Amino acid sequence: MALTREQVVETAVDLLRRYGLGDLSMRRLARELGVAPGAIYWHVDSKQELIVEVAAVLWEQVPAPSLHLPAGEAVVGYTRALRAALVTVPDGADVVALAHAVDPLAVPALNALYGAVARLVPVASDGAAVVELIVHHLLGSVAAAQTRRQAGLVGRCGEGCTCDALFDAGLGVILAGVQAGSAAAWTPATT
Amino acid sequence: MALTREQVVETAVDLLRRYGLGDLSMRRLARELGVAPGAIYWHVDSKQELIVEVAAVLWEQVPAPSLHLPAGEAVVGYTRALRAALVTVPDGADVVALAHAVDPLAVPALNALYGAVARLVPVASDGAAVVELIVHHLLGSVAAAQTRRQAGLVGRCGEGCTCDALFDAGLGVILAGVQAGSAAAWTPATT
DNA sequence: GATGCAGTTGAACACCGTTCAGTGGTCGCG
DNA sequence: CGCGACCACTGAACGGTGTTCAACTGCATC
Repeated sequence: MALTREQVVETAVDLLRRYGLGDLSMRRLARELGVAPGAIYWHVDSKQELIVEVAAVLWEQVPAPSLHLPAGEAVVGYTRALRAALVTVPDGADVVALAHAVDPLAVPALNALYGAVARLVPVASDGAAVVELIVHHLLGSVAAAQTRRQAGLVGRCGEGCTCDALFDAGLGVILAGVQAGSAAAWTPATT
Repeated sequence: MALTREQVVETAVDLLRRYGLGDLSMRRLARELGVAPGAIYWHVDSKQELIVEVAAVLWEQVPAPSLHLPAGEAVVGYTRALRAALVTVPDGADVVALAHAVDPLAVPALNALYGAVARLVPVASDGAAVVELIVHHLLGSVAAAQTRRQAGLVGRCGEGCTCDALFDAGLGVILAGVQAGSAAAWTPATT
């Protein structure tokens, strides 16, 4: 049977899920597919492109927030869900950050997030800033959690660990800031 | 003359500054030092350790905020300075994030930031959350700026580009949130 | 002069992403 | 049926990577 692009991406996701980014090499992927390394390059231009595709799969596994939810709840719920989905896959933050770096536009999940934030912040430009802020916090938090889990001397970082609380607290600060007024509201005070 | 650990680190920083992380290989570094690759391993245990050291140099180049400054100004000024220092070195965000992942504690700059934030947020646990939030925003913003600069089709991202404005806006949201009250203040509203 | 050790070499190991000439196999067409 | 075209793949290679290690210098000390 001929290999499919989807098959390649799917297997890559599986490999990532089981062994992490370090073991997601073209050669390892080819071995897993029972194929020569070169074969993969017929379906995919480069490893970068593959990773973008893998990241897309990771994003897409969490559904967009319901529109008839209060805006604040939608943002918090969606962001938490995204985080929860990413922490479970090893090096999930790195993969997504890498893909985001290569092609920041092609991430539908961010549009969904933007939609929810837009209902919270009327001014469009501020909305972009808030989305960016949330994404940075999200990716940073996931990366921190994963580092702590694996390098933390088996200091498990499962349900209800400090990382989760820190993340929620940060998210709370962001929402409080948004509700407190436009982003431009804060100035170095009494200049 | 015998090689020094400092010499190795210094040259690594220089290499990073001039050519980026991609060209910071042990072999390239050895060539730059006029030495065989193996020699480096007498002064440094691994590349990871080297990168932690490099990151430390990058952090340390910006002085801690003055203590007799209003807390808000101190935080904003210091954070901006850190960002400014990091964006100028190629892949600066990656290096620092990598080092931060390997050894999150050994970063004196974060202690300085923590001190400034603590004067803003009385509750200690919230302070940690805010520092974490700020660091994530900082690193994410630098990474985004650098990506946009090099992959942005020569879309230069110099002084006063959109990235800077987005960063400041995000920082503004954070400070507004902090001033609006404790991080725990925000709840899903009318539960 | 002999001993010991800090510092370095050079070669090797096991990988990595990527390219490309060649090769089957399957399909449509005459 | 024969024959070309083309998709999908192989196998080998290229030029890198981090890391290890026995063997070798050159210098200080006894």
